[in-house]
Amino acid sequence: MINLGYACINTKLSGLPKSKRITTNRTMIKRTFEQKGIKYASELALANVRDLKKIIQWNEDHNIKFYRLSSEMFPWASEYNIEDLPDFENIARIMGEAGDLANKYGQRLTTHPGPFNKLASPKEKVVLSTITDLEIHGKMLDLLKQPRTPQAKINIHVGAAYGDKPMALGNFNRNFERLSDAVKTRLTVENDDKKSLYSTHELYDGVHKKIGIPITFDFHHHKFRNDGETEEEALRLAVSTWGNITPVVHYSQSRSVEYNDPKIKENAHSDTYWEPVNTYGLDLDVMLECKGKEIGLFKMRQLLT
DNA sequence: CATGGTCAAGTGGCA
DNA sequence: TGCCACTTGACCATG
Repeated sequence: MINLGYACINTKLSGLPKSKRITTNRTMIKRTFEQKGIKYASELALANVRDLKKIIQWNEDHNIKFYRLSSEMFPWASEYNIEDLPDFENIARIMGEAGDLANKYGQRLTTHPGPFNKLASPKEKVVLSTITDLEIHGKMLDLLKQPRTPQAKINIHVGAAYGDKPMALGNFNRNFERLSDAVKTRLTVENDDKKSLYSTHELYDGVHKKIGIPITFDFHHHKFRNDGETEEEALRLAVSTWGNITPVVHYSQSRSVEYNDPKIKENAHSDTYWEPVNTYGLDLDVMLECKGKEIGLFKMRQLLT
């Protein structure tokens, strides 16, 4: 079975007139945060989590059972404890309700913290801010009553080599132990899209074998970084790391192909799809990373029929 | 050598 | 209403 999901933004709901706009991405620039502080952060977060409930309902109404949560639900969350937000009680209650709703509908909720998360960095400061960000994601999923398993994954890249992959992988695996259970139980790693970084096979040997976390296979990234193994081989290797949890894979197509424009980088994501994902008959949850979000999902449904 | 774009993901804030 | 700046890391292509 192929279960399709989309990431963070519902273009239809976020495109509504401003007064009716439904989004979980309300944030602010640094200057505003310095002026208005956590009181305003609290207001934005409250509006965001209210809208999360609406998005979960919308997804159900459109038979979508897989959704990636925004990492921006709490603006500037690295600068405060979310429990200290003036509206925290309300926020926590609404998140509980949102989680109940998703659980009732059998929807899978996952996260993908941003590219600034570098657990392999030799710089302690970078590792500390990474831990902070990951812990926010763990707390978010706890508040949403999501399982402490990769079912509700927190997916990141190793994402850097520093000219010394064994060193970087060692850092990654060692720093993993510094995370709380809320994060460790959910963490997954994704294959990179750069020649100098990590293939599925390298993650299997360098991370999965060492600390046991599953590998999220990204079809698009595999085209740019592989060890000569076929897509199917890499996919099956990643799938083997998930145990009894349905594996997540990422699927996107090239924007430069879509626009027939060589100036656009090959690894940039397309707006929509023109080729169906090939899951090789495996039972997978496919996260669609096109810019067109739920519109791309509907297109993929057509392509698969 | 410096800049901009990519991953993630567009949005806020002001002219 | 348009458009530019915007927290964070690291890497790579282009000028």
